[in-house]
Amino acid sequence: MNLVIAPADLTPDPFNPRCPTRLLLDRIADKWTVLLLTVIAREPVRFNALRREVGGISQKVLSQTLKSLERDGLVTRTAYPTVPVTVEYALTPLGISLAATLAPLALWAATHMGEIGAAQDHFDSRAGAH
Amino acid sequence: MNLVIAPADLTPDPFNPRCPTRLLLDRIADKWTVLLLTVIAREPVRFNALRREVGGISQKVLSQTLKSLERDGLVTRTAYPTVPVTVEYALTPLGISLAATLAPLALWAATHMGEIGAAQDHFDSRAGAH
DNA sequence: GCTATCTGGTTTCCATCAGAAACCTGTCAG
DNA sequence: CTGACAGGTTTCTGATGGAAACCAGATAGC
Repeated sequence: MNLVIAPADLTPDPFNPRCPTRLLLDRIADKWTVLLLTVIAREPVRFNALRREVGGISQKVLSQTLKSLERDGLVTRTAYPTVPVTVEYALTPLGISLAATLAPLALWAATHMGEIGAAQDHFDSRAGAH
Repeated sequence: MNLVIAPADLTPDPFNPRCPTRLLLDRIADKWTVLLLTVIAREPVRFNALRREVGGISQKVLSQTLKSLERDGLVTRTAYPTVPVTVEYALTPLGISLAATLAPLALWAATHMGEIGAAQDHFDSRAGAH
């Protein structure tokens, strides 16, 4: 691998608000991105199927989010001239690699949700008792 | 008020808006959570040091975010009666495990930021040329 | 011809939320 | 008594999210 160590500016620094990795982190650490990428990772999927599968997302936000995911080169949008028109969203290789990175997160949430709930109850009862 | 998990809800399903894992995912897939946990993971840190290290966060949002991280049992808040008062934030074991899960994300962002930027340029030039 | 339905959106409106800046509390230095 | 430092809270305002309505194109039913 040709790892080129760059001078100051080119060193990724997520803690610098102007660094591209920070902007990228803001993008992918988004409420819907994780869910959307997880669904599309399973198989290419149409707009309304996506909407039904990810409960609670509005059409506007789904449309906006897909548009920026497409812009970021994470998903592809393909329209087929069927009747009615069919639009299929699929992951790019880049999107696949991100989905793989994101997967442990969903697993962590499922594994530790009990502990979080207990911590919240504990915190709330102390705050209430105060 | 106690949240009683109904039988149907015992299977974690992040795609169900009412499932605890979904709520949890909404929480941890937050813009600041990733950065904050990453900094605190290195060593316990004071409020203003945290603010300086994570550029661009306002006091209000930092205070709010730390409060909910504390409620979730991810960080601890310890005030020392020094002059002026010192408040130190540290990770709990649960927070450490989440930080470990989140670390690959920051790495992914650093690794692939070039590809994302190229995809955006490509997309924008096509959209502009249209 | 008129209406309904399907898809994949866009538009409109409103409530919430994030950020900027000011302010507050307490103590010490000059 | 003015300023500085730490750790916040309050206030105001502009951006953002969700709900619901609307739109476009084509086909199916009556």
